[in-house]
Amino acid sequence: MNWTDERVEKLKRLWAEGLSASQIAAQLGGVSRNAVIGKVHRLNLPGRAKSGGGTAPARTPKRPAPAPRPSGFAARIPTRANARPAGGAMLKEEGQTDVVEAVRAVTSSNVVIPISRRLGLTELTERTCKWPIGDPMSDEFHFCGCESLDSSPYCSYHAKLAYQPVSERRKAER
DNA sequence: CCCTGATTCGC
DNA sequence: GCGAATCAGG
Repeated sequence: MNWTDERVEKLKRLWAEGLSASQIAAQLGGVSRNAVIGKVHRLNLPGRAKSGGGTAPARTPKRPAPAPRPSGFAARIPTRANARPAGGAMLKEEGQTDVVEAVRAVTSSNVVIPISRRLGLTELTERTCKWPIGDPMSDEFHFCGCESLDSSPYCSYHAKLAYQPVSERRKAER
């Protein structure tokens, strides 16, 4: 992705708004958070001096001659890249009436409805609830975004809505 | 382990 | 200039 003027402007704006690099990368799309951070530095934008959470105050620039690099050989162990093309379309016709029923059943129970984080499609990670909220055609559309447990695509609340056996559902309705 | 930003350096 | 790899910290 090229850093067009518009993308750079958006980067500046979002960075100024205090969004994290990864979130900015998600909104821009096609770039990693590292790219965003690198660009921020290159633009001489003010870093996050010392915010309460997650900022490195000031590191001692140490450069201990990492390792002799024989030409043509990389002696490094790649930990893990962070790139995920997002699950793609996940909305389907899934018996909307059933969902409505389930919602009614669960909400009438003692389940606490989670507070939505109103995440955009690109901001979803592997551990955020991907339950869609609102009309996909509307700009109000977003995702639950709550913490999903045990690698489930949904949070505890929406998991109950998503995976309800008929028997369970009947029981819940009673 | 999850995340954050910071820095280095090969491209 | 770009950004992955790496580092350092919460």
